[in-house]
Amino acid sequence: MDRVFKALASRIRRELLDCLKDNPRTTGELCERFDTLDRCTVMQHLKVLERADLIIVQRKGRERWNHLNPLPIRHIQDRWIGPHADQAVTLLDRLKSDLEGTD
Amino acid sequence: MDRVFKALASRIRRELLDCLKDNPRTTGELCERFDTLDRCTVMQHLKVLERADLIIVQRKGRERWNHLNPLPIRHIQDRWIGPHADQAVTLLDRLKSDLEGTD
DNA sequence: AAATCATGTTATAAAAATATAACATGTCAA
DNA sequence: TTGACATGTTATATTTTTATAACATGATTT
Repeated sequence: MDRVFKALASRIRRELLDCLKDNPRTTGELCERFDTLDRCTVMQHLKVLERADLIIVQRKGRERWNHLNPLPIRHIQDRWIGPHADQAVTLLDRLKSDLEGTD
Repeated sequence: MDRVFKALASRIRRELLDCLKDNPRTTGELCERFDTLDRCTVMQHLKVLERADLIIVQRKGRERWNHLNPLPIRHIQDRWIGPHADQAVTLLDRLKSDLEGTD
Protein backbone atom coordinates (compact mmCIF):
# COMPACT_ATOMS: atom_id res chain seq x y z
CA MET A 1 0.00 0.00 0.00
CA ASP A 2 2.92 2.33 0.78
CA ARG A 3 4.40 1.90 -2.66
CA VAL A 4 1.06 2.64 -4.29
CA PHE A 5 0.56 5.86 -2.37
CA LYS A 6 4.12 6.95 -3.06
CA ALA A 7 3.75 6.13 -6.74
CA LEU A 8 0.58 8.21 -6.99
CA ALA A 9 2.26 11.20 -5.35
CA SER A 10 3.80 12.22 -8.67
CA ARG A 11 1.67 14.06 -11.17
CA ILE A 12 3.69 12.65 -14.01
CA ARG A 13 3.04 9.13 -12.86
CA ARG A 14 -0.67 9.81 -12.48
CA GLU A 15 -0.70 11.15 -16.02
CA LEU A 16 1.13 8.06 -17.22
CA LEU A 17 -1.63 5.98 -15.68
CA ASP A 18 -4.24 8.26 -17.30
CA CYS A 19 -2.64 7.45 -20.67
CA LEU A 20 -2.92 3.74 -19.96
CA LYS A 21 -6.46 3.85 -18.67
CA ASP A 22 -8.20 3.03 -21.92
CA ASN A 23 -5.38 1.34 -23.83
CA PRO A 24 -1.96 -0.12 -23.16
CA ARG A 25 0.90 1.73 -24.81
CA THR A 26 4.51 1.04 -25.62
CA THR A 27 7.28 2.65 -23.65
CA GLY A 28 8.25 4.58 -26.74
CA GLU A 29 4.77 6.02 -27.11
CA LEU A 30 4.85 7.17 -23.51
CA CYS A 31 8.27 8.78 -24.01
CA GLU A 32 6.85 10.68 -26.98
CA ARG A 33 3.84 11.77 -25.01
CA PHE A 34 6.09 13.13 -22.23
CA ASP A 35 8.70 14.53 -24.58
CA THR A 36 9.67 17.36 -22.24
CA LEU A 37 11.27 14.71 -20.03
CA ASP A 38 14.40 12.76 -20.74
CA ARG A 39 13.63 9.18 -21.70
CA CYS A 40 15.58 7.91 -18.68
CA THR A 41 13.25 9.84 -16.42
CA VAL A 42 10.20 8.26 -17.99
CA MET A 43 11.86 4.88 -17.55
CA GLN A 44 12.43 5.58 -13.89
CA HIS A 45 8.84 6.66 -13.39
CA LEU A 46 7.67 3.50 -15.13
CA LYS A 47 9.86 1.50 -12.82
CA VAL A 48 8.24 3.06 -9.78
CA LEU A 49 4.83 2.19 -11.20
CA GLU A 50 5.91 -1.34 -11.97
CA ARG A 51 7.33 -1.91 -8.49
CA ALA A 52 4.02 -0.69 -7.07
CA ASP A 53 2.23 -3.19 -9.32
CA LEU A 54 0.36 -0.34 -10.93
CA ILE A 55 1.44 -1.42 -14.39
CA ILE A 56 1.92 -4.82 -15.95
CA VAL A 57 4.67 -5.12 -18.53
CA GLN A 58 4.35 -7.28 -21.60
CA ARG A 59 7.30 -7.70 -23.97
CA LYS A 60 6.60 -8.27 -27.64
CA GLY A 61 9.80 -8.46 -29.65
CA ARG A 62 11.65 -5.28 -29.11
CA GLU A 63 8.58 -3.44 -27.87
CA ARG A 64 7.42 -3.23 -24.32
CA TRP A 65 3.72 -2.78 -23.73
CA ASN A 66 2.60 -1.22 -20.47
CA HIS A 67 -0.84 -2.13 -19.14
CA LEU A 68 -2.64 -0.37 -16.30
CA ASN A 69 -3.24 -2.67 -13.36
CA PRO A 70 -6.24 -1.19 -11.53
CA LEU A 71 -6.26 -3.69 -8.68
CA PRO A 72 -3.88 -1.86 -6.33
CA ILE A 73 -5.95 1.29 -6.85
CA ARG A 74 -9.06 -0.68 -6.02
CA HIS A 75 -7.25 -1.99 -2.98
CA ILE A 76 -6.33 1.41 -1.56
CA GLN A 77 -9.81 2.62 -2.33
CA ASP A 78 -11.35 -0.15 -0.30
CA ARG A 79 -8.81 -0.10 2.47
CA TRP A 80 -7.94 3.57 3.00
CA ILE A 81 -9.50 6.11 0.66
CA GLY A 82 -13.03 4.77 0.98
CA PRO A 83 -13.25 4.63 4.78
CA HIS A 84 -11.79 8.11 5.08
CA ALA A 85 -13.90 9.52 2.28
CA ASP A 86 -16.97 8.08 4.00
CA GLN A 87 -16.33 10.57 6.76
CA ALA A 88 -17.48 13.22 4.31
CA VAL A 89 -20.93 11.73 4.46
CA THR A 90 -20.72 11.55 8.24
CA LEU A 91 -19.55 15.16 8.30
CA LEU A 92 -22.39 16.31 6.09
CA ASP A 93 -24.87 14.41 8.22
CA ARG A 94 -23.46 16.09 11.29
CA LEU A 95 -23.60 19.54 9.73
CA LYS A 96 -27.13 18.84 8.60
CA SER A 97 -28.35 17.75 11.98
CA ASP A 98 -26.52 20.64 13.61
CA LEU A 99 -28.37 22.99 11.29
CA GLU A 100 -31.65 21.26 11.98
CA GLY A 101 -30.92 21.44 15.67
CA THR A 102 -30.60 25.21 15.45
CA ASP A 103 -33.88 25.65 13.55
CA MET B 1 -5.34 17.49 -5.98
CA ASP B 2 -1.54 17.40 -6.29
CA ARG B 3 -1.07 18.44 -2.72
CA VAL B 4 -3.51 15.82 -1.51
CA PHE B 5 -1.75 13.02 -3.32
CA LYS B 6 1.64 14.23 -2.12
CA ALA B 7 0.36 14.50 1.43
CA LEU B 8 -0.95 10.95 1.35
CA ALA B 9 2.37 9.59 0.09
CA SER B 10 3.77 9.56 3.61
CA ARG B 11 2.83 6.69 5.88
CA ILE B 12 3.21 8.92 8.92
CA ARG B 13 0.76 11.40 7.53
CA ARG B 14 -1.71 8.66 6.69
CA GLU B 15 -1.41 7.41 10.24
CA LEU B 16 -1.94 10.94 11.52
CA LEU B 17 -5.17 11.04 9.55
CA ASP B 18 -6.10 7.61 10.90
CA CYS B 19 -5.74 9.05 14.42
CA LEU B 20 -8.09 11.89 13.51
CA LYS B 21 -10.67 9.76 11.76
CA ASP B 22 -12.97 9.26 14.73
CA ASN B 23 -11.97 12.20 16.91
CA PRO B 24 -10.06 15.44 16.65
CA ARG B 25 -6.88 15.57 18.73
CA THR B 26 -4.55 18.24 20.00
CA THR B 27 -1.13 18.65 18.46
CA GLY B 28 0.38 17.58 21.77
CA GLU B 29 -1.58 14.32 21.72
CA LEU B 30 -0.36 13.60 18.22
CA CYS B 31 3.24 14.32 19.24
CA GLU B 32 2.85 11.82 22.07
CA ARG B 33 1.38 9.24 19.77
CA PHE B 34 4.33 9.61 17.39
CA ASP B 35 6.91 9.95 20.12
CA THR B 36 9.66 8.32 18.05
CA LEU B 37 9.67 11.50 15.96
CA ASP B 38 10.91 14.91 16.99
CA ARG B 39 8.03 17.30 17.65
CA CYS B 40 9.25 19.58 14.86
CA THR B 41 8.85 16.75 12.40
CA VAL B 42 5.28 16.13 13.49
CA MET B 43 4.65 19.84 13.12
CA GLN B 44 6.02 19.76 9.60
CA HIS B 45 3.85 16.80 8.68
CA LEU B 46 0.83 18.57 10.12
CA LYS B 47 1.69 21.60 8.03
CA VAL B 48 1.71 19.49 4.86
CA LEU B 49 -1.70 18.11 5.80
CA GLU B 50 -3.03 21.58 6.54
CA ARG B 51 -1.79 23.01 3.26
CA ALA B 52 -3.51 20.13 1.48
CA ASP B 53 -6.71 20.97 3.36
CA LEU B 54 -6.72 17.50 4.84
CA ILE B 55 -6.95 18.87 8.36
CA ILE B 56 -8.80 21.82 9.79
CA VAL B 57 -7.14 23.58 12.71
CA GLN B 58 -9.07 25.01 15.61
CA ARG B 59 -7.29 26.98 18.33
CA LYS B 60 -8.68 26.86 21.86
CA GLY B 61 -6.48 28.86 24.23
CA ARG B 62 -3.07 27.38 24.10
CA GLU B 63 -4.27 24.15 22.54
CA ARG B 64 -4.60 23.44 18.88
CA TRP B 65 -7.19 20.92 17.84
CA ASN B 66 -6.74 19.13 14.53
CA HIS B 67 -9.82 17.88 12.72
CA LEU B 68 -9.84 15.52 9.75
CA ASN B 69 -11.28 17.14 6.67
CA PRO B 70 -12.54 14.26 4.52
CA LEU B 71 -13.67 16.37 1.58
CA PRO B 72 -10.37 16.42 -0.34
CA ILE B 73 -10.22 12.64 0.04
CA ARG B 74 -13.75 12.42 -1.29
CA HIS B 75 -12.67 14.66 -4.12
CA ILE B 76 -9.73 12.55 -5.25
CA GLN B 77 -11.88 9.47 -4.89
CA ASP B 78 -14.48 10.88 -7.24
CA ARG B 79 -12.04 12.48 -9.65
CA TRP B 80 -9.13 10.06 -9.88
CA ILE B 81 -9.16 7.01 -7.66
CA GLY B 82 -12.71 5.97 -8.50
CA PRO B 83 -12.46 6.14 -12.31
CA HIS B 84 -9.21 4.21 -12.27
CA ALA B 85 -10.44 1.70 -9.71
CA ASP B 86 -13.49 1.13 -11.90
CA GLN B 87 -11.13 -0.37 -14.43
CA ALA B 88 -10.82 -3.29 -12.05
CA VAL B 89 -14.44 -4.12 -12.78
CA THR B 90 -13.83 -3.67 -16.47
CA LEU B 91 -10.78 -5.90 -16.21
CA LEU B 92 -12.70 -8.61 -14.40
CA ASP B 93 -15.49 -8.42 -16.96
CA ARG B 94 -12.94 -8.80 -19.71
CA LEU B 95 -11.27 -11.76 -18.06
CA LYS B 96 -14.65 -13.31 -17.47
CA SER B 97 -15.80 -12.97 -21.05
CA ASP B 98 -12.42 -14.16 -22.25
CA LEU B 99 -12.88 -17.27 -20.15
CA GLU B 100 -16.40 -17.74 -21.39
CA GLY B 101 -15.19 -17.28 -24.91
CA THR B 102 -12.79 -20.18 -24.50
CA ASP B 103 -15.43 -22.52 -23.10
C1' DA C 1 26.13 -8.94 -41.28
C1' DA C 2 25.50 -4.22 -40.36
C1' DA C 3 22.53 -0.65 -39.26
C1' DT C 4 18.61 0.79 -36.95
C1' DC C 5 15.27 0.55 -33.57
C1' DA C 6 13.45 0.02 -28.83
C1' DT C 7 14.56 -0.25 -24.50
C1' DG C 8 17.53 -0.83 -20.28
C1' DT C 9 21.13 0.38 -16.72
C1' DT C 10 24.52 2.97 -14.17
C1' DA C 11 26.54 7.21 -12.65
C1' DT C 12 25.87 11.62 -11.13
C1' DA C 13 23.93 16.25 -10.31
C1' DA C 14 20.14 18.84 -8.64
C1' DA C 15 15.88 19.32 -6.27
C1' DA C 16 12.69 17.99 -2.85
C1' DA C 17 11.46 15.87 1.36
C1' DT C 18 12.39 14.68 6.09
C1' DA C 19 14.71 14.79 10.33
C1' DT C 20 16.63 17.42 14.51
C1' DA C 21 18.56 21.64 17.12
C1' DA C 22 17.79 25.98 18.66
C1' DC C 23 15.17 29.77 19.44
C1' DA C 24 10.49 32.16 19.93
C1' DT C 25 5.61 33.29 21.23
C1' DG C 26 1.24 33.02 23.41
C1' DT C 27 -1.74 30.93 27.13
C1' DC C 28 -2.55 29.23 31.63
C1' DA C 29 -1.65 28.03 36.46
C1' DA C 30 0.67 28.99 40.69
C1' DT D 1 4.47 38.22 37.93
C1' DT D 2 6.85 34.09 37.15
C1' DG D 3 7.15 29.57 35.69
C1' DA D 4 5.12 25.97 33.15
C1' DC D 5 2.72 24.52 29.27
C1' DA D 6 1.55 24.19 24.31
C1' DT D 7 2.83 25.32 20.16
C1' DG D 8 5.39 27.73 16.31
C1' DT D 9 9.43 29.00 13.33
C1' DT D 10 14.00 29.06 11.42
C1' DA D 11 18.35 26.93 10.41
C1' DT D 12 20.64 23.10 8.98
C1' DA D 13 21.93 18.26 8.16
C1' DT D 14 20.54 14.09 6.02
C1' DT D 15 17.93 11.27 3.05
C1' DT D 16 15.13 10.51 -0.86
C1' DT D 17 13.50 11.62 -5.28
C1' DT D 18 13.97 13.32 -9.83
C1' DA D 19 16.44 14.80 -13.69
C1' DT D 20 20.10 14.01 -17.40
C1' DA D 21 24.52 11.89 -19.47
C1' DA D 22 26.69 8.02 -20.90
C1' DC D 23 26.95 3.44 -21.89
C1' DA D 24 24.72 -1.23 -22.93
C1' DT D 25 21.69 -5.03 -24.80
C1' DG D 26 18.44 -7.41 -27.58
C1' DA D 27 15.17 -7.41 -31.60
C1' DT D 28 14.14 -6.05 -36.25
C1' DT D 29 15.05 -4.25 -40.76
C1' DT D 30 17.96 -3.49 -44.60
